[in-house]
Amino acid sequence: MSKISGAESHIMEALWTRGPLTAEEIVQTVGPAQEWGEATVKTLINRLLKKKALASERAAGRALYRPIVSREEYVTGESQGLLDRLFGGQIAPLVAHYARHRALSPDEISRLKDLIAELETDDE
Amino acid sequence: MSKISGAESHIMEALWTRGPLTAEEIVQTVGPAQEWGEATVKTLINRLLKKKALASERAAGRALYRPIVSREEYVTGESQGLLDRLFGGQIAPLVAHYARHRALSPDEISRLKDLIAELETDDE
DNA sequence: CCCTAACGGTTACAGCCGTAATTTGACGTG
DNA sequence: CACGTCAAATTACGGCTGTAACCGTTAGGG
Repeated sequence: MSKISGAESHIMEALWTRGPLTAEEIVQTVGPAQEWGEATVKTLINRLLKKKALASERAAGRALYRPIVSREEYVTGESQGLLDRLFGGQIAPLVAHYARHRALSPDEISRLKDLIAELETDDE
Repeated sequence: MSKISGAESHIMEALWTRGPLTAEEIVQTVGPAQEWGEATVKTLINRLLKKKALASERAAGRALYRPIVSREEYVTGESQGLLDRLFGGQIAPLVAHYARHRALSPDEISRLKDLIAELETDDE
């Protein structure tokens, strides 16, 4: 349960978005984008198996890999860590920082506003 | 210019918040919190020197360490990567995710709202 | 001035990460 | 049934990270 590393996360993304895949399919999907050889992808799959982030089941002679860790869990872990470490666990400072460094499009702003409004009514 | 690691970041935080410090002061500040011995802190300081994240100047016989990398730069690097990797570079999904997993206090919500309002008027 | 204690820098070492080659094991074919 | 083939797992290896001991140099007390 160590922690999914940067390289490993690309394998997970493939499985999260495309569902259970064979090794071959994973290689096809993520290999070219990352410029990884087949061997590298295999290694990452096995590391993820060892970390219990994936399970392999054997179907029609081939191994099929499926995520055990959900993307939701992963995203939560990553972003919570960052929030806590850098912004005192509060989201407003993060948004402020983001706004200072990347222009928020009017569209993004309005989506944020809607979201906030929703949270407000939800909450009381 | 490699990249400031997790352990190293605690040293940086001490310097960012307290200003230039001697090794002794860094040890006092961050050692107990992280349960690190003096030697460990020394190592981290030297790694940061090698990475050009810190500079040391010699004042009154003692070495004073000061950050070269600003906290702003560091925070930007860290959070930009996460936003891009996990939320397609957009902040609204992050806020939504956060809201789903940690209750936003009414106070946080109102701070967000104020922030958004400010961004809106700024923008046009 | 010299000696020693403290300080700062160097070395150490195991585990993880990125990248990959090599070996093992199962499966079909002659 | 032996053999080759192809996929899966094991091994490799250099660099970084976390954790720390050790050593050379410098500064202050005698």
